[in-house]
Amino acid sequence: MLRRHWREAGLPQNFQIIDSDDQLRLIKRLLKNLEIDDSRWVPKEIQWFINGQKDEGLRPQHIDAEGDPHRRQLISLYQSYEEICQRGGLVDFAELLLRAHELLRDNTELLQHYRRRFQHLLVDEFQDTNAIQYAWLRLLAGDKGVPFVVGDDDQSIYRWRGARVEHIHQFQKDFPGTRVVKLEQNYRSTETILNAANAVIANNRSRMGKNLWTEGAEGEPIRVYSAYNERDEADFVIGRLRGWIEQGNARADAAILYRSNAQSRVLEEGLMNAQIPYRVYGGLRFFERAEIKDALAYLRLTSNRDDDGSFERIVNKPTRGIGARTVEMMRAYARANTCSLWRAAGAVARDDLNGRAANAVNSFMSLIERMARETNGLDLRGKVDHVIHLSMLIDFFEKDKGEKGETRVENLAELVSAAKGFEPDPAEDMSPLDEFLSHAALEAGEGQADAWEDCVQLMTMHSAKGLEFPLVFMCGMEDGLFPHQRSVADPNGLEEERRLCYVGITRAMQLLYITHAEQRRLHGMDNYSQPSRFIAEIPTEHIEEIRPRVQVARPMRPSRSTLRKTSTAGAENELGIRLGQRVRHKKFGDGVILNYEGQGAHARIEVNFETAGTKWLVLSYANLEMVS
DNA sequence: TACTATTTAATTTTT
DNA sequence: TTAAATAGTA
Repeated sequence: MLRRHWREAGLPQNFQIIDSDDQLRLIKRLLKNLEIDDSRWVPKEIQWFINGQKDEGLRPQHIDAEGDPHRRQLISLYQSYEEICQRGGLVDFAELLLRAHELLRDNTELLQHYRRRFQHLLVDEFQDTNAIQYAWLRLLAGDKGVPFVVGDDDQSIYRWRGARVEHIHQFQKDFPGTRVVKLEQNYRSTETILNAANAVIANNRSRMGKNLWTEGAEGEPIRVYSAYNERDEADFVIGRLRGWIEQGNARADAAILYRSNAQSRVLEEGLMNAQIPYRVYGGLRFFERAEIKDALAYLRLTSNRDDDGSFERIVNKPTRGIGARTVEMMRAYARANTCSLWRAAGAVARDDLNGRAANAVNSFMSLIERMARETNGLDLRGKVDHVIHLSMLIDFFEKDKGEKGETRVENLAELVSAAKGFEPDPAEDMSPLDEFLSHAALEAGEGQADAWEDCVQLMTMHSAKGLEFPLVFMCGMEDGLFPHQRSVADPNGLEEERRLCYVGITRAMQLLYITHAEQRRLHGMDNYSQPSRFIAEIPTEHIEEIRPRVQVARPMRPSRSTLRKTSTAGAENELGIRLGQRVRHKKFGDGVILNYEGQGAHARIEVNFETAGTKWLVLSYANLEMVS
């Protein structure tokens, strides 16, 4: 829409869409320009703030600082960020929605046009709409239109991204005469799985309420496995997967779900060893890869010399003798003369730099000019190919030792073939190159070739929403990991985690395994945690606990007392502290020792309390009682 | 300036 | 653990 109505939207015709990585860089650059300390004003937080405000449909002038100086600064940064984007013709993802909303809101004719054009509106996953999307819907529907929305309040897992379940209630007020149809009969999962899901979600207070049922079979119980550590967990999962495959089932019908992406590594290693093909969802998309963005930055510069983001990205990649010092001079010049870095580079090389540096800058500039000249007249594929070669990026990445460099080079080759396959839309009034570049930020660019090979599916529970699998493993079901430590303190956060758990459980059609590990290495540190509280929320009649195999170098899953003694969790140290040791604090209750540091009177220990969360305590004051 | 050593900090994600 | 940012050195 913005491409079509760029004029009305107040954008330059060739505006560029930036992804969140570009956005973060831009914010960092902004902070540097304004000489703001980025340790006090964390770029990520600013990004979070800006996107959050945009998701609410708010421009800087709409936001009240509420007399809070910190907030005032954030608003002012938002304002500056906006100015830079507007000047550079840059549009971030949140801006796409906000801009399009304003476009409709402020152009009666356009709005009428689209209202006539779309008489029926269907919204899926309605619980995930944010304020701006909802405003969009209302605008487009007008007084007469009655949209049809489908959603499940129990599957609202994107509150942190601005989604508001409340829209489900709001909808009924805004569109009088709404008919609500509850869909409670389920055709996907066994009765056991549904009962478990119902029981877990019933612990949430804020919900519309529904109870899933099925005419189908009761199915098998949910299997819960207590692993010794994450390795053991992976081994277990892989063992069961093997059985599943040997029974003639498709690998693609099995999914391994986890809370956070970092958990995939151990599982991947295991699958690799077992030679079971798998596919990991999420992670970097093709056009988000550094090498691809580098190549695109070269292309962008040939198309638009004033693209500062691209300029900074590649001015010294591969290294060509233009270091931080020189770039800093360019930035200063650009700031003083409100011009682009490209213009600044020319001026600085002429006036301020010594021979060597000036040389380097000049040869960089003539390289870009040469690229533009020599690719003039080539087709898109030819352009991309030629620019990649002239840029020397391939040689640069080939020096990266190991597999990493290889994949990068392969990806660059892949970019050329993507350009070859790219079909420009004749309706778009721009050059094929510009069109290709502007698509890049939006395109997922899957490596679709082997996407349909029969693989086991690995993904986070978030990305599993909307999918279903006959066999599902939910891994890492431990308090602190799932529910995540950062959510447990806040009841709303905990409820969202629970909804996520509900989503996970209901992905399973026939078989569901839940695994947790007593010991897990996270960020290079050993952690000890209790099974997720969500497991305890599943009625025991639906659960079958699986005992560890006897051969494993551990006794049968022991009772709480023997468990800690047999665990190899670090020998006792000089303080009489053992990682994994259970302790009792008179205020915080029971917990487990995670870590310690220091000596004698200064020694501190980190304890994960069951109810009070993780805390650092000074050992000599804490008065901890050891619990065996 | 380029390379190497050290420090820091790490949910969830779709455009 | 690991990737990235930063500080230190040749």
